[in-house]
Amino acid sequence: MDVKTVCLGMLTDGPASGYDMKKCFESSFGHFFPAGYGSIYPALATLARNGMVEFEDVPQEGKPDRKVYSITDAGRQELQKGLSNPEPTHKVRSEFLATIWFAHLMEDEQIDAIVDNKLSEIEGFLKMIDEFPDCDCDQVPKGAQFVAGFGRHMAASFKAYIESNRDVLTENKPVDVKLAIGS
Amino acid sequence: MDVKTVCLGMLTDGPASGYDMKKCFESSFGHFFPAGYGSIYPALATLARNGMVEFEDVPQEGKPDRKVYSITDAGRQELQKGLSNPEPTHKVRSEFLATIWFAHLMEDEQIDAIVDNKLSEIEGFLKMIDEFPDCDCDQVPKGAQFVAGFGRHMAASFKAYIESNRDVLTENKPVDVKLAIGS
DNA sequence: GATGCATACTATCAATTTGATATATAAAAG
DNA sequence: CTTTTATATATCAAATTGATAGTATGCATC
Repeated sequence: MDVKTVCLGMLTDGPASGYDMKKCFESSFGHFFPAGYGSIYPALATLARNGMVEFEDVPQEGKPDRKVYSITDAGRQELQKGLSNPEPTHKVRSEFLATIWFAHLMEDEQIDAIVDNKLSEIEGFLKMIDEFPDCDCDQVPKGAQFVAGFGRHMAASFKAYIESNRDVLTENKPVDVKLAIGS
Repeated sequence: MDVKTVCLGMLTDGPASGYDMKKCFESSFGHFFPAGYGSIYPALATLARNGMVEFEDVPQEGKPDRKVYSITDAGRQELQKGLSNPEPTHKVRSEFLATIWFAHLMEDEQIDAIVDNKLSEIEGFLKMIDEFPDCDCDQVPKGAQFVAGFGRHMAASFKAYIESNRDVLTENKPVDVKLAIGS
């Protein structure tokens, strides 16, 4: 599963341009599967070359032309192939944790700044998804509901762990094992 | 912060070869900052070219030679620079969530298989870190303790969410908002 | 006694992704 | 009047991924 597969998936909702897809990555997808122009445009070019998508040039007044992509039947088959892996990965790449690992090489002030910044970032994220509420809940596909709930849950969990254990990094406390192990 | 910085950090613990570092990435670091030979060896080559590390060829009997790297003073400074970013990232790239997002395009059996596999993967991870217990807790640096506890906590949280909400994907239930929002 | 696999080391390569930048127009904000 | 934001395309160097290659020893399996 790569960006190509996700683009195909997005196109099952209807035709879209690369720019549209970028916005979709920014708003929802990007939180668990980020992608920028540098991967979206090459992905679309490859998909078009292989007949998985078709595109139409749509001129606009006062705005640049749009290249609007649609999924083909071959594309739908390819998408099924992309979704058929029974062991999809789930990877974290965290400069935050890598930095904190080396806390013993850092000043307490540095550590506190990093932790504070990360906490407010998470709080911002939680606020954002709670302001954008379960509006038209019946229209949203079950998978999207599940994933959105997952994001909310994990962010809250992230916040709780940091708040309970940040003392370990600057004072001399051991980690709160109960919280670490508990559900 | 990239693989180079992490390699420098590892070398503050003492000299090591690329192979040693790969094992370190596999056992602990890789859970939050993965790297393979394809990034480790180029990173070490660049660091050596720039005088951040030195290496010695160590012949061995019955085994291939080792290239043992040590950090230099310039390397220690570079490491401090690498750790000085007050807003380090924390990114998720999840084929799992991307696949689940498209659950409405899939068969229930496919979804169940994916969820079952992911659950047993997490259970294996939790078992692993709990068998490898808080042994020499005073010797382990505070940052490593914090990060290990974080991994345990997030894995448990991941598991709890999936178990409480997997029904959403194959039956017609809404997500359990209380669990999603709660601590 | 051969065949395959695990461990110990090095290293490279094509494909993909990242993060930034280039180009161009128009409206809105300051 | 200048900067920023939005609409849209696209490319590029650098980094990373995941696989593979090469070389040597030991250990088990057939």
